[in-house]
Amino acid sequence: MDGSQVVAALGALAHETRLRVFRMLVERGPAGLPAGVIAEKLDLPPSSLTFHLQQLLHAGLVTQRRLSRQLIYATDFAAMNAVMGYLTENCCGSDVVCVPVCRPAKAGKAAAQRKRTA
Amino acid sequence: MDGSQVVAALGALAHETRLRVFRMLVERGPAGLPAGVIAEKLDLPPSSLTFHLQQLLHAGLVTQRRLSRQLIYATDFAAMNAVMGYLTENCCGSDVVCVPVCRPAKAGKAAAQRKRTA
DNA sequence: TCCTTATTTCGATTATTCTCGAAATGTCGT
DNA sequence: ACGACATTTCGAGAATAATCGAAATAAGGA
Repeated sequence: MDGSQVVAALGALAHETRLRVFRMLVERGPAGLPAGVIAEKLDLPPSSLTFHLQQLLHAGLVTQRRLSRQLIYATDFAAMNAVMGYLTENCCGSDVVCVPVCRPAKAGKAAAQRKRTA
Repeated sequence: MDGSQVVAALGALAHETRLRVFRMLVERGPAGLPAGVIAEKLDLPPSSLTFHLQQLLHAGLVTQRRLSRQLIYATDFAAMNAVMGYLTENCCGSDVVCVPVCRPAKAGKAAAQRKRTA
């Protein structure tokens, strides 16, 4: 991940509305949420929400998939990890204690389950 | 640290030039760098650099101190830690492995030294 | 096919950010 | 006090981003 990708990602998160959207999607995990639900919860005009979702999409922070009539948006945890990694490496001094790993709660539990079971 | 402070910090870092400036300051640690040196290294018109430094300053990511005729800018590691903490907590899912701690290399070495000596 | 729902694209407007030369400010040495 | 240096403030123009209604597209059901 290079500097300009990070700039794009940070720019996407550097907006009150988009940060709210992103946090909401993080909370939901891989299941994500349809655009309409997000618009309703945040009380946004549909076209405004689309504008912001495109920013997040172009920055690579969220994914989009169609489920019949709805378009589902979800956090791209790998991308967020890459951003965190860059910031930790380049913007946090050279004496960082450890690197955080971002992943949804359920995936975590599943992973723990797998480990325990194995 | 609340959402709008984070938005301000991310906005400050979400610019090619400012990210470069900030990385340069992180590298330098608490000693920081005078504006003139930064301007020269990045080949920027002085007034443009000032504009960007103000953004970083207002976002609370850097500190400013005067050393005779020069104004020295330095990373505020505590502020950067707060931003990383927010992102880890709110934008990384609820199954984060650990939280990174940002601090300059020399402070780290000094801390290690202190520990070893103690 | 036609209607309804979900969402996006278009387009026009307003607001914000960026850039950088010229002038002002603060500080030191003489 | 004056001149030189480091940096900021001012101001105006150019570029980019945000807002959102209205029209267009996509998908499912009658």
